[in-house]
Amino acid sequence: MAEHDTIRDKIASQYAELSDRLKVAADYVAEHPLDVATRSLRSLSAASGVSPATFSRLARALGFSSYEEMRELSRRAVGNRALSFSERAGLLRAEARAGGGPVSMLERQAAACIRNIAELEHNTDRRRLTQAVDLLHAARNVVLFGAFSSTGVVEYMAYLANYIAPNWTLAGRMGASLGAALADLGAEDALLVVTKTPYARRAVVACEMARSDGAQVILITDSHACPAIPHANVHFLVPTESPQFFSSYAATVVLIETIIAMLVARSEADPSERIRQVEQRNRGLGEFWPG
Amino acid sequence: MAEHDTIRDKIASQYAELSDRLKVAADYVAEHPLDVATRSLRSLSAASGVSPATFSRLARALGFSSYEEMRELSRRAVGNRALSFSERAGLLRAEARAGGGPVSMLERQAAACIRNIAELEHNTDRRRLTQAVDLLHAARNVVLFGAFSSTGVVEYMAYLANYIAPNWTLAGRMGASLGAALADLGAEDALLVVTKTPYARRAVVACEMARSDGAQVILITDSHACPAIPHANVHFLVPTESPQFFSSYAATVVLIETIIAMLVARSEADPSERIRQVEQRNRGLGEFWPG
DNA sequence: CAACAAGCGAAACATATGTTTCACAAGTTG
DNA sequence: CAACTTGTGAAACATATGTTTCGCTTGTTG
Repeated sequence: MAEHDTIRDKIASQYAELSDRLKVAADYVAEHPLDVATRSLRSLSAASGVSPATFSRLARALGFSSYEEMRELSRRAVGNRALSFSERAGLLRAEARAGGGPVSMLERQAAACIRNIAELEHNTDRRRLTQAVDLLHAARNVVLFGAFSSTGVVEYMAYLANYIAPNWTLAGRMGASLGAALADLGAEDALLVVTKTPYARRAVVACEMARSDGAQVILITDSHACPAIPHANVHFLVPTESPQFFSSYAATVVLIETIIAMLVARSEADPSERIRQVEQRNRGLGEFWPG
Repeated sequence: MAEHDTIRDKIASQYAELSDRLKVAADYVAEHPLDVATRSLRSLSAASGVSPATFSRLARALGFSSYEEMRELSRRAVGNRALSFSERAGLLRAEARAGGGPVSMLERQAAACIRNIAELEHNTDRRRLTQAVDLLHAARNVVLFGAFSSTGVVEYMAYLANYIAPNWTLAGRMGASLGAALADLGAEDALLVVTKTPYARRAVVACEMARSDGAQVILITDSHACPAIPHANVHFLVPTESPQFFSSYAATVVLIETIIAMLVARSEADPSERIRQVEQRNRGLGEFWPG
């Protein structure tokens, strides 16, 4: 970690060492690189409520020899961004032409994911989304299930849901019986399944069983060929295109986050209260780093 | 053309009226808006070979009441360009149009995630990415850890990794001892931690312990304020902006997928063989729906 | 050629800027 | 409690900045 190319990096690497006031100043610098590059120190001071001296000291604390040197780095930060339109396109082409190879993996993956998300946004039927949220909102109990690669995102969804609804359960967790969770499902309940190619047998069967028990089934999958679709009340097809051997879950995460967000908006109870409570308790247990 | 929004417009509309010397100055201003916004008048003078007085006069000649006013317009020019790379995603416009109209939650969330991914792509240092992949590739054992909201994505990463490397372990799984996993860490091993605000104490401590045992620590987090950064060999700051109460993991997923993809590219063994084997076995166990 | 106007840079000017000093407050140590 | 350390903002400081003045040059007009 000898090299630091951006102010943010420099700030990040020294942040822990800074005093309280310097941290406030550092936060401001990190969040307003354009203003740092552009306005005077005293303007920043006025805008941020931190004294000029503190900014001056911050520069030293970060290892710069003067405030001007820190500003120079900020200049570069906004300068790079300013390049992005025309010049960056040129650079990209040059880079691609250079050896066919070295267009960075990150670039490829990011581009693919952005396309997927844009496609998701474009293709998803809003009424169906509303319908799914209605079902989840009305359900007595909601059971979540995902296997193999989908385990992680479903767990993420369950985590988010716990902040707003106590009646959500993650099924098939740590080898626990999926059957047990399904057995309790009735007409007033909902099952939400995420499954991608190749489709887990258990995911398909879970949908089938839940549906035959009269429960509401919501399915998130990657293709119209998914065998669980016939058993779902509502299903979503999420683009998963990726340059890699595995398919990308980025768009799926977006969909999941959107569903949770819509649930929050729907629920009459203020979620921030429950969030506060949960976090308060975690804090009390010493689970969180004191910030 | 009563209104002129950009310096270029303003210059274009007055250019014919300008004297020779003022034209030179105007040319320079038009071609270097970033420098105008960023450097001092005298620096410009030195760089362009035009006297300070001329720039000052130019501002008046263009209808500004002072040089500072002209600079303000330049500021805005580079500020807009800084935004424009996310505009390439296109969705921003939809969001902007939303002067209060019913823009769907999906639209908002998708736009935010695309911005985050674009920012990640732009801000991430490629060398650092390579460095992280090198560490993971060279490690004898790799331990993954994530708590609370990060549990899911880390699990996802572990799942992907199992296709290409048998020496990756998910720590703290199902209540199993995190300490046990850390105890085995030595200088030849690596720990990869994902943690977001509020930071799990265990995540921070895990980094600290691993580092003091000489292990390589790779950290994925959301802010320079993360207390684990000082204990990491390599860290990544992932944008998590979101219109919701919770932060988005979409960009984090992209980063994780990219790291895995780079590992695949690095490994000499053909991953498809192992993938085929794993899937074959799962198929044999009847885990997959026959497709 | 003289008279004049226009444009320019050097330098003088008032002012804003970044830095440093200083005194004070809060916390720690002996 | 005293001595000391640390962190802070107000203010003093030297300096850099943008503007204006002034004299010079160049080109035009009568």
